[in-house]
Amino acid sequence: MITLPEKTVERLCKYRRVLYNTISAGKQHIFSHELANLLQITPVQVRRDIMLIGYSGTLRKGYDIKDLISLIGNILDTPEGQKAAIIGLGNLGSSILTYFNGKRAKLSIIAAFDIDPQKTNRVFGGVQCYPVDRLEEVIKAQGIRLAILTVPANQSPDIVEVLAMSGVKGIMNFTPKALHVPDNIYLEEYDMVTSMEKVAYFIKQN
Amino acid sequence: MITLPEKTVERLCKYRRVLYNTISAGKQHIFSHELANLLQITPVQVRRDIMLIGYSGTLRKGYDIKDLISLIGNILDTPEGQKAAIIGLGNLGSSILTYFNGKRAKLSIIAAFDIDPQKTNRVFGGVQCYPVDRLEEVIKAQGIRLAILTVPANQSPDIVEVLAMSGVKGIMNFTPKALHVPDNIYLEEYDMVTSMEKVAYFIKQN
DNA sequence: AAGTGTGAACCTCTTCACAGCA
DNA sequence: TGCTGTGAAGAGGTTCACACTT
Repeated sequence: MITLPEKTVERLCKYRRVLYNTISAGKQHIFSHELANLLQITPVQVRRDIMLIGYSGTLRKGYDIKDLISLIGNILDTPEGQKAAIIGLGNLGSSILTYFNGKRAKLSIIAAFDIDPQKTNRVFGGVQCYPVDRLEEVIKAQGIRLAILTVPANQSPDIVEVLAMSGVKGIMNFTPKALHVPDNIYLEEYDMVTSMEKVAYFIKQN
Repeated sequence: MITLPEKTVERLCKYRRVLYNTISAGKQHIFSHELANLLQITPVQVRRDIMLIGYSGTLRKGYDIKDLISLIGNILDTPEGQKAAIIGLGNLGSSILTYFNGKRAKLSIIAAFDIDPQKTNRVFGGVQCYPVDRLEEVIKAQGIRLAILTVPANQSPDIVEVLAMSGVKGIMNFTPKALHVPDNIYLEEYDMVTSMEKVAYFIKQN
């Protein structure tokens, strides 16, 4: 499978989410304009995305929801599921942990790390918390490929280095500091302070 | 001032953040390539952004950091500061509240809302928590223009309607559900589950 | 008539390439 | 020589417009 555009991948996640709701409401087929309405986007966009993943609908009925869900699953998931770790179990870290886990069948946080000895060697939200100096060992042993960074900003560069050595392939950075990662690591910056400031800017003038 | 591209606004927030660090480290001028390094972007991008805000550097010294900070401040901030409210004080909501407040001088969360009577009429992280049915009243009285939505997904549509009536101009949506907002409201979707799935997709192969 | 599938135009953002300056 | 400022090209994403199908 050729790699899909980033924006299309994001929308596929969202399609799947609303398709689950739709199917449990008893519908079996859906038109592009219905799906578009649910996500507040245009029908053309929906059709283009579906074209990109090589699926075809039927004219009278639209798209078969079950087929679409399982096709999107093939694209987004791996059969065994993917494993993530969260590094930094402060306020934000632990609420992300509980918020996220259980939301996706094939993607879950299976390990947590912190420096605080009060937190390590305990279980939070069903997940074992290890001391940070065991990062490499645990990540390698468990085959973790995705790391969620919620440590204080000044600690992130060192940790990134260890993550890279440990075989992590993707990092979600909640730290308000631009990370320098090797080319072979996919980085997603998730900086809510910047996002808030952006919103604030765009609502400045009445 | 003509409205700036979205991506440029995001970077301006980040420029300002690192410029504060740079100036407290004793530097007074900075070259585009230095600023670019700090943010892991290209020098051309930095120069283009600075061009867009109508500032000019000098050839031998680069940009005057103080000037740049105050110019960015003029662009991003309002003199009085902007006020935000957070709606939903669950795990995620309260950690966002404490994480965010104090990070920016001209932008702060000054009110919180929840349905749970255990939480209302108390103070969290220095912020008063009101019952949701006082949304409109409080938002109007305090002149709040930005709302952060961290309620369970099924409650969001109703709340958006009230927010719109109350004069809110921008919404940050942490809810995993596409919101339908009127045209005059700026919406920022902040969906970490989708972002995680996206990262997971891009690290699938190899 | 009311859908889907898609080439082409369009828009936004980034990068190239280079003129100009101290 | 080593920087800034910027027109123009390029890349990525969205929308238009319309052919096609039942």
